[in-house]
Order: sequence, then C-alpha cells, then structure tokens
Amino acid sequence: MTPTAKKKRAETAVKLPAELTQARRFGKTRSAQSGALLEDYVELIDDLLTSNGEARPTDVARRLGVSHATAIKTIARLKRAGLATGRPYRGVFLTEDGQKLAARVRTRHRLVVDILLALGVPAEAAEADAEGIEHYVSETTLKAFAQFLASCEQR
Amino acid sequence: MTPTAKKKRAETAVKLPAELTQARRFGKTRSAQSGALLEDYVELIDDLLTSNGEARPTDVARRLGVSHATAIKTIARLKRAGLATGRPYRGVFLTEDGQKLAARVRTRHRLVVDILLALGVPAEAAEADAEGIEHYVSETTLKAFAQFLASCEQR
DNA sequence: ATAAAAATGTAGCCATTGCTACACTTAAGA
DNA sequence: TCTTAAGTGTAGCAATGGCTACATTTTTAT
Repeated sequence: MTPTAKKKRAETAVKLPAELTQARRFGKTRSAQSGALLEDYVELIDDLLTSNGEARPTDVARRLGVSHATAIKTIARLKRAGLATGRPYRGVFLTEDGQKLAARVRTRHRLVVDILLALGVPAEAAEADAEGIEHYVSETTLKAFAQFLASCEQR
Repeated sequence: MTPTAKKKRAETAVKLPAELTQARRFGKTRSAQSGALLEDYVELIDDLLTSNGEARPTDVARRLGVSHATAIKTIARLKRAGLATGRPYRGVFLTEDGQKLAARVRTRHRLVVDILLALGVPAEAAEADAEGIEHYVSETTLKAFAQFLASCEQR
C-alpha cells in the first residue's frame, strides 16, 4: 500500500458535480464510496428509463437489493445533488447533469467489462465484478484499458 | 448492472472471519465496504510489522491518511473481530486469523497490480488503483487473472 | 530527575447508508 | 364505486467511519 493510497482512491471515481465534490466538512468525509453509490443509482436509473421508459423507486430498490425506504432516501440525495428530478409518486428522472454522469459511468462500465472478458473472465463474473471495480479505475488506467482492447481487435 | 449486482458485490471480497461475515442485524448492513476497510488495515499492519517490526497506530493513521483517533477506533474493531491483538500503548499485532487474511489480501493485491501492469497501466496508477479494485475481485476473476499472467510469461 | 514532546486513548459529534414501522397516495379489481 | 393492494413517502433507529478536543501514558531531551 502506498503512503497516499486512501487519498488517491477518492480521486479515482468519475468527477462528480460540485455539490458532491466539495468537501462537506473538511475533506475526508466524502470518501470514494458515497460517489460510488450515487453512480450506481444514476447508472441504474438510466438503465430503467431506457429499457422501461420509467424508473420507479421500488424497481431501483429491488435491483440494488435494498429496501424501498433506502432507495427513496438516496434518490432524494440525488435530487439535492442536482442529478435527478421528479415529483412525488411520479417516478424519477435524470437531469442533464445526471444524464452526463450516466453516460460517463456507462462507458467506463463497458470498458471494464470488456477488459475482464478479454482477460478470460466468465461473462457473469465479469458483469458482477465490474460493478465494484469500475468505481476505482482512474482515467489513466481507463486509457490503458482502451488501448489494450484496441490492440486486441486489430490483431 | 445485473439484477443482483449489489448482493454479488458483497461476496467478491476475500472471505472474512465469522465475526464479520455473519450479518450483524439482518444481512445488508455489512455491504462490501466494511470488509474492504478492515482488509486495508490488516494489509497495512502486516506491512508495517514486516518492514518495521512494529505497527503503531500513528503510522497506520498517517499511511491511511486518517486521524489517529480514527485509526485507533478501527483497530479496536479489528481486535473485536479477532484479527488483531496488542495491549494499550504497546502497538498492534495480528492474530493468526489476521495473518491469514493478510496473506490472502497480499496475494490478491499482487495479482491485481500485475494484471494492471500487464495491461500497460503505468506503475504508479496500477499501485493506486489496485488498492481500490482488489476488494471487488471475485475468486473466479482472480483465477482468470492468474491464468492470463501465466500465459503471458510462458510466451 | 524532571520537564516537554510525542504517542496513545477516550468522548462526543456528524454524515452516510442501511433497516423497520407506520402513514399516505395511486392504481386495480370486484 | 369503493375497497384493497401496491407503491411511495416519512420518522426514527443502528452501525460505520470520519473528525476535533481533551486526557493519559510513554519517550525523549535537558
């Protein structure tokens, strides 16, 4: 473990809007996880909107394996952060910022899954592990992944 | 994101002792993160013990970039979990369980770093990202990594 | 030996992210 | 229509993992 490991980790996630990035109290409270969680929600909501045309808190809860109360609470945070919108009892939608974030997260997710597959990881494990791994892949590493995949294809 | 993504994630980390694995309240409270944190501490303490002959809370705190109070509190949890020992003002040591966990974590860490390097990720980024990634790599994926590296070497 | 510095430990606070329990809408069916 | 089920929302609690502030112990230096 390198001396500055934890600090580094906080910087690896996709850059989030100012509401999230600015340290709430000092600079450590917002460790990478909170970003990762919101990313998961945005990713999933985008998924649901695309495939179902709507994103209901209950679906989000079921897909993430949490209670509906937890999902609703986190969705409220998403709204506060300016990533999501929607009126009570009317489903959730993504703001422009939310959509931008979703796009970035999706791209990164694909790349991670593809890399795992290229390394010979079974599809199911690749999907599952990517879910956790993706939040810790830096831009640098992402670039290396893209290059590696490119070199694979044209061979 | 697959339907059971979050559940899967909880299973990817190295298996922890019963004290940690058994759901504290129901089954969701202990999402992968808590395991990851303890793994980080065990990994680092093992590191310090090996290189310095001792592991002091202050060193742990500095290396992880947290306050000494936070480090001490987490070390207390490690002790409660049966992973660490040590008397007040006398430094921290790892129990047998702790050492076993450290060994597993170390092996996994190496493998992840090596894979990243093999993919062309710069050494510094590989070290940093591995720190976060390693906690989300399943046994299946780990095996695939090992095989991939083996096929690289003998070529 | 003793004073000062460093390390360690404790207490108490806050935010996050889970949960259950209960209340309230909305949607569906008889 | 109207009752009931499903979905949504709120309140309140717990564990994790941060922090500061203060107290204590150990080490170091004079």
